[in-house]
Amino acid sequence: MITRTKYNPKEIESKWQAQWEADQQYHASDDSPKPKFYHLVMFPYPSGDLHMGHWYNYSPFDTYGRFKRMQGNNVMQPIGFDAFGLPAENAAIKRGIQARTWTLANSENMRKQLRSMGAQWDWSREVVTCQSDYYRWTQWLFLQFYKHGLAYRTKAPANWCTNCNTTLANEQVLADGTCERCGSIVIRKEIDQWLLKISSYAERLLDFSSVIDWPEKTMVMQRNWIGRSKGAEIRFTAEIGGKHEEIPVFTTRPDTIYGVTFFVLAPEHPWVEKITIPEQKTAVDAYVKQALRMTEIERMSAEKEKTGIFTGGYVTNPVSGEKVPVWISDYVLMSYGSGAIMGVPAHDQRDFAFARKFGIPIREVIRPEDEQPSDPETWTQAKEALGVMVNSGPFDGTPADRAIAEVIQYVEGKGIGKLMVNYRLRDWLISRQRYWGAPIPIVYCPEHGTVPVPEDQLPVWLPENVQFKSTGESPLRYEPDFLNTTCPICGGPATREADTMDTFIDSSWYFLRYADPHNSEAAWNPEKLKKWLPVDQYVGGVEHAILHLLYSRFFVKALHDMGHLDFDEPFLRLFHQGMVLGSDGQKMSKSRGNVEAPDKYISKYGADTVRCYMMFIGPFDAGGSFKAENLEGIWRFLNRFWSLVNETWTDNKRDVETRESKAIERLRHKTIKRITEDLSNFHFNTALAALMECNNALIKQQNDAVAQSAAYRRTLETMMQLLAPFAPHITEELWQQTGHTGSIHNTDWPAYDQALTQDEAFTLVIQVNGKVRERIEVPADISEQEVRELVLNNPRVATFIGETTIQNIIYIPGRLANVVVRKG
RNA sequence: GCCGGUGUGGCGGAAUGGUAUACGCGCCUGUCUCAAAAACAGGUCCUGCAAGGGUUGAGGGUUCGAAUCUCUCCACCGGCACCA
Repeated sequence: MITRTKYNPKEIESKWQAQWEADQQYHASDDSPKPKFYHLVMFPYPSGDLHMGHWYNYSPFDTYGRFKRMQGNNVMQPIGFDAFGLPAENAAIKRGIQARTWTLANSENMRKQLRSMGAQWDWSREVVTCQSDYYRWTQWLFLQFYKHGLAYRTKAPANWCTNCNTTLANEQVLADGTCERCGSIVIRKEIDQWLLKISSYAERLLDFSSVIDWPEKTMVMQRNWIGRSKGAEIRFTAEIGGKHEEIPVFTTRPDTIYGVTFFVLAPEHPWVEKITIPEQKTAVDAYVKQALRMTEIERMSAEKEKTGIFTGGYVTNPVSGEKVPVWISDYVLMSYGSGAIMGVPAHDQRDFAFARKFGIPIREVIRPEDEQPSDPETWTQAKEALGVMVNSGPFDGTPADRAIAEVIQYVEGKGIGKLMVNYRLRDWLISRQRYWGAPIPIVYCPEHGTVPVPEDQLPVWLPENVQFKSTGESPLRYEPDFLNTTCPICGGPATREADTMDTFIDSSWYFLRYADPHNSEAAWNPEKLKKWLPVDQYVGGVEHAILHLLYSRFFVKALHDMGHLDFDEPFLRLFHQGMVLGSDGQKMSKSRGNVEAPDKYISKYGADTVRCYMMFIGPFDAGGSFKAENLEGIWRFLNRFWSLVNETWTDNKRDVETRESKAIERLRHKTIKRITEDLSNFHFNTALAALMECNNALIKQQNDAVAQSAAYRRTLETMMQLLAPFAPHITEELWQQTGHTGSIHNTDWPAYDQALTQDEAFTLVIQVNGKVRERIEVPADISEQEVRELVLNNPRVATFIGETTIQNIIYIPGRLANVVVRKG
C-alpha cells in the first residue's frame, strides 16, 4: 500500500516536465538502432498565445507519438516557428516596435506554453524561420531553383493601392475591392516579380502513388487545383495588314469545330490591338480599361451576366474555312489556355449565354444518337453531351466515341493543330513587396543584369532596425545600406532585389531542416536526411490541403531532380485534425465572444485533464465544440484512477488464480487490444472510453478479495501504461509512487494474448425473424448444434414461434441466433 | 453550378451487415452533511399497468437481419467556381 495522497496536477506536472527536460528524455538520437519514426505536426505561427486550436491539434498528436515511442520506435517529434509574415509587420507599424522583437517575444511566450503541455517535443531541433541560420538556407534553395531554370522573373499582376503606392496581399483587399488601410480603389498592376515553375511539375504532382496514407479528399482537392484537361490546340488564322497570322485556341471539344460562330479574346490578349478595326477602337479601349480595373475579387463576385464587345475583325476557322467575328469578353481568362477561345454556343453553356446576349447564331453540330433534329434557336440551354457529328462537312456521321480523336488526327495531319494537355495550375508567384520575409538573393547590375548572389555570400541580411512608412510600404525600398551593393561579377555599383519571399517558401522545407537543424555548412547533411526523411506521419489542418502541401511536394520533387534528395514525396501519411469550435458550435472568434483561452483550464485542472478532454470531444478529424463543463468528466476519471491506485496498490506478486482473477486478466488483455487498435487508427475518443470502462470495472471490485490478487495489480500497472500517452504526468507520478524505477514512458507498450481477449462466456441473443426475443449466457466454446438445441428448447422463444413453421436458423458464432419462421 | 463530407437520446458521441444509444456531460433519486459543495450508490430514448410496440433527417429497395449497402429527396458543413 502506498501513502494516500490527493491528486495535485499543478505540483506533479511541473516536476515531471523539469525532470524530462533534465534527462533529455525526448531528444531523438541520430544513432539509435531502433526504427526511426519521424512524427511531424505543422509548426505554429508565433501569434503570441497557444490557443484552443493548438491544444486540440497537439494533444492527440503527442499521444500518438508517445504511443509509437512505447512501441519501440526512435520517435523524432520536433517543433519550431513559422516566424515570417504579415502580422509581425502590422504589429510593427501599429505599435512602433520592430517586427523581429515582436516575433521573438511571442515565440518565447509560446515556447513556455508548449512546454506546459507535457508533450515530447525535441527542443534541440527547434527551427525558427526568421533567424538568419534558417533563412540563409531558404535563400540557398532559391538559388538552386534559379540555377536549374525553375525560378524566373516576369511581369505579373499585383494588387496595387494607388493612394498608398504599395502592393497589397489578397487579405488586405476588402470585399468591395478597396484598400483596408485607406479605402481607395485597388487595381491590378503589372510589376516585375519572381515566380517558381511549379507548372512544369503539374503532371508529377498528380501522381500520389508513393504516399502510403493520405485523405482521399486532400488528393482530390489537389488534383482539382492542378486541373488537368486534355484536348486540342487549333490555330485559327487572319490576314492582318496583308500578313498571314495564326492565333491558337485550346478546346476540350474539337468535335464541335463546325459549330464555331464567333471567337473571343481575353481583354489582356496581345491581339486585341491589332484585330480591332479603327471604327471600334474607342469602344474596345473603354471595355478593356474597365475590365483591367477590376481586381480578381471583383471579377469573381461579378454577376453571371455576360459582357463583351465586337472588335470588327474576323478570323478564319482552319477546318471549315469559315470566317467568324472576333469579340472581347472578360469571361475568357488570359491565364488559361491561350487566352482566346472558339465560341460554340450550341454545345457550351457559357458560349450559349454569350451568343444569346449578343444575337450570335447558334449552330447544332453534335446530336445524341436517338435524337431528332431541332432548331437551336428554340433551345433554353447548350447541349454539352457527346454525340454524333452533324452539319460538319466530311465528318458528318462520326460517332461520339471517335469524334474527338478523328478531328485531332485531322488537324495534326493538316498541320493546323495538335493534341494538347492544359493545366489550371499557374506558376507560383513568390515575390512579396514586404519587409518581414527572406530577401530574394538577387542583385541587379547595370552591366550584367540579373545576377544571383554567390552562395558563399549568403545570407543576404534582412536589416533589423527599419523605419516603416505610414502606408505600410516595404521599408527595404528605402534602406540604402541594404539596397546599394556591388555586382558579384564586376564589382561595380549595383542594386539588391527589394522584394522578399512568400512565407510558404519557408514552410516548404522546414521538415528537411529538422533532420539537421544546426548545420552551418549546408542546408543539411545528406546522411542525416537519409536517416530521418521522409516524414512518417504528418498532422495538420485541412486548410493547408492545397497550398502548403502542394508546395512542399513540389519542393521535394524539384530537389530530388536536382540530386539533393533521394526521395520524392515528403509526407508518407497525412492526417487532418478537425476544428475546435466555441461552446455555441461556431468558429471561435473575438467578434462572437466565444473564445476560450486554454491557460485558465490548465491552471484549474492541469495539462493531463485538458489533453484528455481534447481527445474525448469526438473523432480527431471531426472537430467539435469546446464545453468547459465536460472537462469535469475527465477530471473525475483521472481522480478516480488516482484514488484507485492509491487505495488498492499491493505488492502481491504471487499468483493464486481464481475465477475472478482470471476474469480480470481477460479484461486486461481485452483493454490492451482495444487501446492498441484505437490508437493505431487515431480513434482517441473511443480509446479513452475503453480506459474509463476498465477503470469502472476495477473500481467495482476494489473492495473484493480479487483486488489483492496479482492479476488486479498487473491490470493497474497496465492501465498506467495504456494511459501514459494520453496523460503523461499523472501516470509518471503513479508509476514512481508504486515503486517502479525509470520513466513509464521508456517502458514497452503492453502486449496482449488474442486468446485471452475472449471472455469465457457470452450473451447469446436469440431473434425470431430479426427481432430480439431472448438472451442467454452460454460458454464461449459452445457448438452450433448445442445452440440450435438451446434455441429450440427455449420456452420464451417457443411462444414467439407458436404455430409458424421454422424455415431456417442462422447462427453467428459468439453473437446471435436468428430463427426464421413463416406462417402456416 | 461542380466535387467531397455529414445527419443517431436533452447534449458531445459509440456501434461500418448481427443486442442501437457504449463512454462522458446534464438531469432525477438516495447516502454523507446543520447546510451546501465535493465524493459515493442507483436511475434516465418514446409509448404502454404489463406483455408488447416504436425509434438512427424523409421515403423506397436488397437481406433471415440495415444507423451501416443501394436508389430518390431534404437539411447542414467544407472545397472549387466563367478553366474553354
